[in-house]
Amino acid sequence: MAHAPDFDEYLKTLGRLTSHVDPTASTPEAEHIAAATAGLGELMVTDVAGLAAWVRENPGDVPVLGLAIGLSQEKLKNVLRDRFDTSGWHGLARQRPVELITWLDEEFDLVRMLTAQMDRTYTFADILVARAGTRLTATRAGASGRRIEDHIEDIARDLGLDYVTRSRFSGRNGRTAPADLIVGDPNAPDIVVAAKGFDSTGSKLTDAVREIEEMAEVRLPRQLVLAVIDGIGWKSRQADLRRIHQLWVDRQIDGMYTLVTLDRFRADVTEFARLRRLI
DNA sequence: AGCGTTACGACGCACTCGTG
DNA sequence: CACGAGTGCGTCGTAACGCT
Repeated sequence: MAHAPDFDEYLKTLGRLTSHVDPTASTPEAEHIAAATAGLGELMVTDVAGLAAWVRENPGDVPVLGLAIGLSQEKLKNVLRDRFDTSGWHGLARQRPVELITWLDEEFDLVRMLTAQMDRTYTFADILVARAGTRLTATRAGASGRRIEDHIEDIARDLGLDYVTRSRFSGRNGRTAPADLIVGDPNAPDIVVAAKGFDSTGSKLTDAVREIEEMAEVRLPRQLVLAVIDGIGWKSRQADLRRIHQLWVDRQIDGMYTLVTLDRFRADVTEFARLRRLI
């Protein structure tokens, strides 16, 4: 076995793994979108009935309608699962096309968005703005994540509890784990809370579960561990959600709440805090 | 004070695999 | 084999922190 090289030497040998993609190059996906858009342009009338007939014939083009109303493929899947209990747009477009289009129109103003945008003339700036679109979503992502944290922080402040947010706490054998809200001294806290809200999916949801499992492992029996979990992203990641729920069933954690059941969270925290004479 | 770096939180998408 | 569910890696922004 070779001797471990100096860290900086190792650093120097790191190389780039991905190749640059020419944004003007054509791709199969681009061809598909272009063909679907052309098909839309040939529709005699753009209304709910016309679009329903169109998606029934072109079920694979539903994501193009999604793009027109500002839904990425991922967001489209998530709202469909939330509304229709499935993320499969092929089946929906073929079996319930009128229902699908009617809902997209009511919820996202599909017909108006489509007619307004199809007739527009676009500039170079419009193209660059569209390419930068993912930045906007990252901003919104941060905001939605903060929403749950803010709610539980409000409750802690309202109850007059001593707390810190987004930090680590100590439990068994001096081990530490992360938590979004820690009541009391982080070195020996009374209550720790995890807040995980996702409207989209991704391995980050698995990371969130790992984090809560870590909290459950590190906790002392006398410490109250609660989790506030919400967002439609979990509907597409049910295996992960189930793992958290199982921790609750097994009493590894003491409570699990969504935003609509936060009044119970408040009641549970209040009761525990009184018992410990924290308030 | 201003600037750059790091840690963290969330979204986006492609790929795999099971199933009818 | 087409479709849908599940899973892992990549992209992006903000806040906190440390250095000059």
